[in-house]
Amino acid sequence: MKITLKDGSTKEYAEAKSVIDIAFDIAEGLARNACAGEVDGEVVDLRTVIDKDVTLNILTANDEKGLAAYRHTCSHVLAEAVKRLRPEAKCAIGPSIDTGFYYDFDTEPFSRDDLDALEAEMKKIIKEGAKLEKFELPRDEAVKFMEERQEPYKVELIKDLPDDAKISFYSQGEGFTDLCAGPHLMSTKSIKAFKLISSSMAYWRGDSNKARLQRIYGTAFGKKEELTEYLQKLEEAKMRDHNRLGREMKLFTTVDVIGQGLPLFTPKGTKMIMKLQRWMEDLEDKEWGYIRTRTPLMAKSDLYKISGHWDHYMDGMFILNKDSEDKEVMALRPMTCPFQYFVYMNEQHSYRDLPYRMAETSTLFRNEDSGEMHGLTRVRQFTITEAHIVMTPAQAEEELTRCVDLCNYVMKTLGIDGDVTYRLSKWDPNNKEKYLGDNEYWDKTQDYLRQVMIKNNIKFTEEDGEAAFYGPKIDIQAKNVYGKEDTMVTIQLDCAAAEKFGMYYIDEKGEKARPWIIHRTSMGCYERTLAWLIEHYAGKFPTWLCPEQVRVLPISEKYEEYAEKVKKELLANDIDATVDHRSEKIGFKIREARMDRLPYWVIVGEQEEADGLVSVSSRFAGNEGQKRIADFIAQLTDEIKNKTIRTELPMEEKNK
RNA sequence: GCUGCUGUAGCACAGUCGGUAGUGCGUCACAUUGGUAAUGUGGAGGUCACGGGUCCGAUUCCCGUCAGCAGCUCCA
Repeated sequence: MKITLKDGSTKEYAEAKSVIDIAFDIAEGLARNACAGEVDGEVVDLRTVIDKDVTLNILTANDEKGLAAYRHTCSHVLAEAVKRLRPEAKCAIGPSIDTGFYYDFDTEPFSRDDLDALEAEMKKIIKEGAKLEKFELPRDEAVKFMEERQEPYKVELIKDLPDDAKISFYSQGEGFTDLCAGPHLMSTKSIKAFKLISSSMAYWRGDSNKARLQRIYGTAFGKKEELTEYLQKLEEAKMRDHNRLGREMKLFTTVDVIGQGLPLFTPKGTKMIMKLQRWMEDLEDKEWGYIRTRTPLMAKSDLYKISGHWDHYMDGMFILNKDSEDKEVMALRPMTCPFQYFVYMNEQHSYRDLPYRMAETSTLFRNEDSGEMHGLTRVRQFTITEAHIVMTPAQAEEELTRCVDLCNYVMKTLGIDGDVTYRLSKWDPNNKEKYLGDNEYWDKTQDYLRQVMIKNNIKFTEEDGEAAFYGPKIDIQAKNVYGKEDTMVTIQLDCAAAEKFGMYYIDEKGEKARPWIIHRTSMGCYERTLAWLIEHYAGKFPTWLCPEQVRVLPISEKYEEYAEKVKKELLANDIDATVDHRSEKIGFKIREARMDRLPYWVIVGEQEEADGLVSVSSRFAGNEGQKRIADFIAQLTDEIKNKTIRTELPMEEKNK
């Protein structure tokens, strides 16, 4: 048969050959690094015998797919190590993941010391270099095989497979055999660099009613340097973590007696949020045609009964007077929708008034489970740039496009447009009772959003079960420093709310008609966006966002008066400036200004005072030289107004 | 909500095998009046998260609560 290789060259063999043999035939080095094969685009085990004409690609740890096999083997080694140190532990599952691999065990929790011991054991196993062998059993024999080994989770997995399935296993030496579809390395010896990262609890099959298992996370790479680099990146990610950095930079704090998920914004964090908020409100009102509302933060339960939240979202709401005999039951609002609907209904609207775009800087309350809160990204009270657009069905496409455009503009201005991905969030057709509306409604609205994204050339993924209970969403997702994804912005189409609330407009014929509604955010939630900005910029924000934009550093007390004068002039020009009055040496003050991640600091002394100058330094360019105050103000005003994102020069350049 | 870990000064951390606590940075005072990444000296600051229990005595041991972290689950 003829084997076509990746580079287009071909090899002919008279008899069937395995992938690994072909790899050896091509190059010994390649064979040693081989992790799997890709035959006609399908990833297969190295032991797979090829007996017909195919295209073959030998995968190594440098390929994403090859790396998965490599890491998967690593998870088997981990499992063997666990079985050696804790023979009573029961194995569940152990796949490879984006960042490495994990394996779940039914056993006592693992401490860091346990992980270290396991790492040592794994190294031993790797050194022993057992060959991985593959074999298959019919289903009932496979069940028996795992029953004998007292692995109930494996038995359950096998029983879920079809009756006629051939069940494949991999064994490594005498010690360990696992149910596994593969592919795998030929020998444990090929594992060069791995590390056990952490352990935690996980439920069997992700179900909180089922057994609690102990999960060990690890990672592995083809080369030691890659592992070192990855671990370093992980350390750097920790340094950017908004939950650590935001507190350190005094942007927010939390207090035990105030409660979980209720961050307090300190003066600096508040300043940043206000800068964002003023920008967004002006942008929406002046340039994108929104009108602003201000509606109550709570309402009687009756409102949520109409909206459907009472039935679909009760657990997520803070309910007031719940057990009271004589007081009305109220709830803090988890969204603004119905409040704005009533603003719309306050007067009769013609089709000529539409689209009617209502925006609100809206504070919401959601009763998240206690374990869900995290820093600024999952909180119980937050404020979003919310809007509801009431429109005729014919206007929907243009309005949805405008919403996407606005978000893109906002992301771009913040400098984080490269961090986001789009998702079409659909209902879960297997869980219909969680949603309002029927198949037809969901098919129609989902396809509508899909078409809008396709028409606007937006790349997106589709996911079931991520919709709002009343309609599908276009979600703009972003990953945090650890790779965990959050929704930043959401755009939702709702063709059902108007009916429920009795909203209408008068159409061209003078008849009442049902509008469609878009629920959307533009920048999303301020708390989450701030978290994202902290991580994206590692605390070194664009100047316009900085809570302290310029610090004036007098050389000595003699120049304090002049320093104050400079500060006042900056403040008068809407530049956030302070003076460092401490009787410290100038070098010390500069160091602190740098460590506080200031964009600009100016030094004032005898020379500057005499000529009305400031000596400007920035974290972007280092020493920028002496400038007239007015020129410096003009430069900064321009930078702030245009929301310029200056890039930082490397250290050597700055010191020139 | 679940599992595990954690909680000592503003911050980073020591420490007490049960006898009410230290270091560094910061802060404050004084001296110093300086030119682009750390001037010196001295002082203040803690009911050791909170509430119970055991004990002559608890920050330390035990239980509970609250909060933080990791993960699971959840996320309109």
